[in-house]
Amino acid sequence: MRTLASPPRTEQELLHNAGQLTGKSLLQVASELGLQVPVDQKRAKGWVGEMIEVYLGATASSLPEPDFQNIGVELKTLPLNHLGKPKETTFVCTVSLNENAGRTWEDSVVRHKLNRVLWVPVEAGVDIALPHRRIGSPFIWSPDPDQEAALRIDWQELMDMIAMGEIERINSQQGRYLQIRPKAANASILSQTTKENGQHSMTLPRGFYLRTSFTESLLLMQIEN
DNA sequence: ACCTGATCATCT
DNA sequence: AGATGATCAGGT
Repeated sequence: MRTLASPPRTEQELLHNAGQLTGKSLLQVASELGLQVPVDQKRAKGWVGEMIEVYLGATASSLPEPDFQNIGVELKTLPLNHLGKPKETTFVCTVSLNENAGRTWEDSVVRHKLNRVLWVPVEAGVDIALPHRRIGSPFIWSPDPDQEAALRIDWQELMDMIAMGEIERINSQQGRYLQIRPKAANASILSQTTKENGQHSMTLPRGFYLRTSFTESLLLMQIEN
């Protein structure tokens, strides 16, 4: 999908544009953009996110950059189940498996990605057909000091293990809010890891994901304010 | 090859 | 209903 809308010049403009999505169905938005709604998401897993990027004029699709480069905002859709709670974890970024010496939380990709996020809640219960799913109220978020501290602890624990060459010992149950899980086209894909001592080995590519308990807390904080 | 956008499929 | 490992499509 190519971008049609012009990129927002300010965060305020972005938030205003995103607000126009509130209450609309995916079919409505697709129609406005002249797009077809896929029959299902089995072969279109990123479709909702990509369509909203188009609607909002995101500029960095497929690039390792914030979606709205000029204003430093990352866009994330947040799929909600029939109870209004996050249905899936949220992918943050690929886990760097080598050249991690001296890398700190402060200059980590995770922190940069999550520094400023536009969350767009979208109905995702399987009981609602894709075209009829509605978009909720988008909101902009930055980690508060408690959230950032918690994420930093998770990140540090996981990256320490990777630096020690213990990637194979990491499982998805580690990390209070941030977990590491596979992120690959299939389970036979391999990418290179480098340990502290410079030794190499091959392993399945992994990604950082935010647990649903974390994104649920963002929704709850949003309702309070 | 590896990033982006994520959800699917299965098990508990 | 939630969690986890596996997977799909498109761009650079």
